Amino acid sequence: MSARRTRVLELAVLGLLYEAPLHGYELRKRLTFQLGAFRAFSYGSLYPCLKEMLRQGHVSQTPQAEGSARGGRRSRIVYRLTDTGHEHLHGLLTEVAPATSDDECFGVHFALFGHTGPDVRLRILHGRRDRLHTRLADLRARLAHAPGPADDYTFELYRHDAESVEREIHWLDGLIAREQRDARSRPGPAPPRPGPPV
Amino acid sequence: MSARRTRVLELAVLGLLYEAPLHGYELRKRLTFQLGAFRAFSYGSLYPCLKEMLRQGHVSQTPQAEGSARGGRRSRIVYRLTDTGHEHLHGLLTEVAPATSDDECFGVHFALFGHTGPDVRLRILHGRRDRLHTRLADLRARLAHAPGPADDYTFELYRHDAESVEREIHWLDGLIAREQRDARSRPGPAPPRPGPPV
DNA sequence: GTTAGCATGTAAGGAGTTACATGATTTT
DNA sequence: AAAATCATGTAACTCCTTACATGCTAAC
Repeated sequence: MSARRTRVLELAVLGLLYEAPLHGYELRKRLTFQLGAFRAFSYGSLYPCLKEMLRQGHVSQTPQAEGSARGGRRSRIVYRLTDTGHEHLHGLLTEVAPATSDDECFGVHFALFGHTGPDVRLRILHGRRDRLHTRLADLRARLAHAPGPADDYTFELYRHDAESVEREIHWLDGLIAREQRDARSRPGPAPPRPGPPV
Repeated sequence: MSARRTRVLELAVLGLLYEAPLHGYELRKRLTFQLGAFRAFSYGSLYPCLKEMLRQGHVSQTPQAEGSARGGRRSRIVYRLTDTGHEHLHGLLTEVAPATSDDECFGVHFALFGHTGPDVRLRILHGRRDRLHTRLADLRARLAHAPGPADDYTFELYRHDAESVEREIHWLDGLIAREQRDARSRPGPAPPRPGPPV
């Protein structure tokens, strides 16, 4: 029961590097504008993270971009995923999945769905939906206590929250149905997708 | 420009103690189940927070509940807001307001709207709406780039996100309109509400 | 008499931020 | 030559969590 640590940043970096080798500055831009629907990370966390991942052998660094695409500028350090890192990413994507329904992690996981199999996707979607159901029940219980005149704002907040949760559940229902349909039309165990164009 | 620190917990505790004196255990329950739409704080952060607030004179502690309501159990330590603490809360509620449109803080601020004047409420609501507008523009810009076949999930996430943001903006528009109507029907400078039943 | 719930705390650590320091290159 | 942008990094700090330690009372 050793509380699995989340490390959203690590997951996001692994996911982006899976698609293409990148240097730190570019990585940060993509974190902000691609996974940026969720949050922006600072260099103060990104660079130490890369350093640690390097130490663990999940990424390798090569100074400067290779031959072509000569940009000039300060010498970049390009990071790329190693085989170990690839395995690690796959592990995070599958093992951690069920616990990963909290707002932040769900977004990142979802954005990386293209790298996973349908089974993993369904696990994550179900996990998220279950949590939202719990949350909705909780909100409704609170809404059941009619608000005092001074509690108007709290009440209104719960109401809006409950509505949002309902809508997200509905959205998830649709996604789950689609995944199941896809899984049926392409039966058998889900093959891990082949690597991206490197 | 000294980056105002947020300290959600402090604000939430001040807000709850404004309504009634409470001991730590009860405070935590209310944090979870009353402001709990947002997050649950652990004792490991709550008690040190109370200690610090005590040191700063924002709260005072009295051992055991007064005379009545003898519960037995372990001796409780009841905290209540001091005058300084009251001023501090008022300061946080007004000064910090504009910067406080990030998801977590907005919820807590909103839940404490009952303690503020209409001017503060409008500032916070407007701040929140402005941020959401920015975010929506950002999301739409990304949606404008038609997704590659592999980016389906990212695209779908943006789409759902944009819809949620739109709905919240609409919600805020309604609230803002209501506040303005209220302000007109009761003109003049907003009087700070009288204290709660102590 | 042991488990469950109430109640208060501390120590260590995790995941990130801000502010700072540095330096190259391109644009104005 | 100044300013903006690209690029990498470190030190100190923040706010919170987990895991632990303690003890009291009520219920089984």
